[in-house]
Amino acid sequence: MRVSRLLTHTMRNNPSEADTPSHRYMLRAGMVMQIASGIYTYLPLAWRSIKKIETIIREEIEMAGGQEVRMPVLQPIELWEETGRKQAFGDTLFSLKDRRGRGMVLAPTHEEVLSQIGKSYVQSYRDMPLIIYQIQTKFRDEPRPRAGLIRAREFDMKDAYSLDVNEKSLDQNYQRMAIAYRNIYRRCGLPAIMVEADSGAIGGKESHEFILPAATGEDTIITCSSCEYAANLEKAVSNYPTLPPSELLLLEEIHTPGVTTISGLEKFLKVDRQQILKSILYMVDKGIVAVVIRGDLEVNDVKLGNVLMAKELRLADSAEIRSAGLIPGFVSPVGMTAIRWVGDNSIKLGQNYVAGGNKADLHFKNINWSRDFTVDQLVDIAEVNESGLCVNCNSPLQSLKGIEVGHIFKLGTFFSEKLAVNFLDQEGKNQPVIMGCYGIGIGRLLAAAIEQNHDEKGIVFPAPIAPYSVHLVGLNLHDEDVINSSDSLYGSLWEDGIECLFDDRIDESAGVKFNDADLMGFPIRVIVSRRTMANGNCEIKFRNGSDSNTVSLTEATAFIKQMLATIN
RNA sequence: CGGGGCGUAGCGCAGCGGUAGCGCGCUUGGUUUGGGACCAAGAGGUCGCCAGUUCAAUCCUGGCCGCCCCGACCA
Repeated sequence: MRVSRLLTHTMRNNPSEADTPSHRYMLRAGMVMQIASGIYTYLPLAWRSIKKIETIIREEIEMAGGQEVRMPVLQPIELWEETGRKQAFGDTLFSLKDRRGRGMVLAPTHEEVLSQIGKSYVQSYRDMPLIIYQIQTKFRDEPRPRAGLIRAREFDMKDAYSLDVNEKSLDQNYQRMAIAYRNIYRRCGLPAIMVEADSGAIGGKESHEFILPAATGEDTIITCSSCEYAANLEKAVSNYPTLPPSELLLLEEIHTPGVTTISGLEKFLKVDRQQILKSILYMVDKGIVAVVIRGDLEVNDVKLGNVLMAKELRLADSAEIRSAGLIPGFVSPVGMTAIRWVGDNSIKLGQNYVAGGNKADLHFKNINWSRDFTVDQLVDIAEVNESGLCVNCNSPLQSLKGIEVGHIFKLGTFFSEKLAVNFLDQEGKNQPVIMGCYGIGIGRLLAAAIEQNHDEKGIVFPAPIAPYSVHLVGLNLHDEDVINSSDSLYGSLWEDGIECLFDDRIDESAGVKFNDADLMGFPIRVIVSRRTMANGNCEIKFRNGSDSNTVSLTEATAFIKQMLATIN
């Protein structure tokens, strides 16, 4: 393609609606165009990248045994009522009516229809294992679309589903997909990290996310500095540095006028926050639940919600706390058996704690687990932080922001039981199919790649997913010789299968062309100008390198091929 | 849905009672051409929508719609 013919042109100003790097650069480079919140047109440059990502995905999923299908986006709502997911998705589900008034949805994912396929075509244990996949547009009326393609309402996803006769076979398919995922990210040039993940509402067992580290990421993950342990913050567990045990001292009351916070207590009593027990009140599905945790730790709401099997969970306000007979700022489990208490494991890791006195302006000193209080449930609900130690090898943990670019999931029989997707086993008994599902957001993967690979001038594309491999810049194009030479180099690159964008604009200054090339960020830049032409040469450099090579025009194509071989 | 911000030319912004301006981009002509050139002449706007106040509304008031950011959700 020639820049003079390329649809759209670059923007010099940052569009005000974008403040995430990938969103900004994709708009400025003319890759995408917004139509409504979370809804985008892919322009030619983005679409070329998308197609490359899709090709890599198809190759790897096929290698793992996947078979491609194409399921409808438009689906009858009854299917979603049967599985209860109409409720589960709630307002996120785009729904509409057909001319006869029949309820329809624009599918946010495809387990229901996939199950219909399973129902019709899987009858015997001999029909499995299976991996079925598609690349299809999904619709989710997100509460808040954000950051361009990172979180859109209409987006393309590769979704795969495994069907197996038993857990062991599911494990094998799951493993195959995990390997395929690792290959996909590696081939896209993206170092995604596989982490243990929360399995969410659909009571699945095992689940992993693939996270691409990026400052603007929505997710936080915890990784071990020395072993393979890695988990989403919502799932992560850790050990804590052990405190030296001390003798249990006698419980004391202390007058603490107006001291209602952990930091306040630290200063007032000159104790470390590890010596304090923190009590927090939650409203859980309209009932109050009290939580107690060591003062240096925070409660992770997702972990707490999972323990309580809660649908809705939020902090209680001070009126709700008072109406439960508690005084905000002075709450503790000591003598407070009337309400439900959930304790974090950390409360057993020390002795002689400071805790609320359950009266205004009063705290207790030397509180000890079991002697002075108990809880209804003692569980792990602490949010892991960098002071934690790895549960596998006791090494320090690190926390890291990233973008979720893939999620794999053991579904079990959630759908097969609801939709009666059964098969006959070897004994002739009817069994529900064991399912798994595996997703990659394609547009998000592109955005995440840019999020991770850019500088102050623009995108720095990983070679395998760049719209073009080579950005050929012609300068001094009033000169017939330069036109002819750059034009023939352009032709010979394509003849050798090297995808090239040719900046053939005659009236644009060199600076404009260089800046546009930096913005679009293809891996290799080639310059042909009157100056290089004097010796029959061109200049070749990497987008992200400063060294420029002077190469004769006749050898340029071979030279570029070699360069590409080093980065693809 | 809660909190915050913003809707004026393709993009970025100014104007704030008297019907609109700047920079970039765009068009034409000319001079330029190795890191966002210059001169000249142009094109381009129901000032988000609907009511109200006023002799007069882009500007004031109210409502609605849209977009962005922070929180609960996810590929």
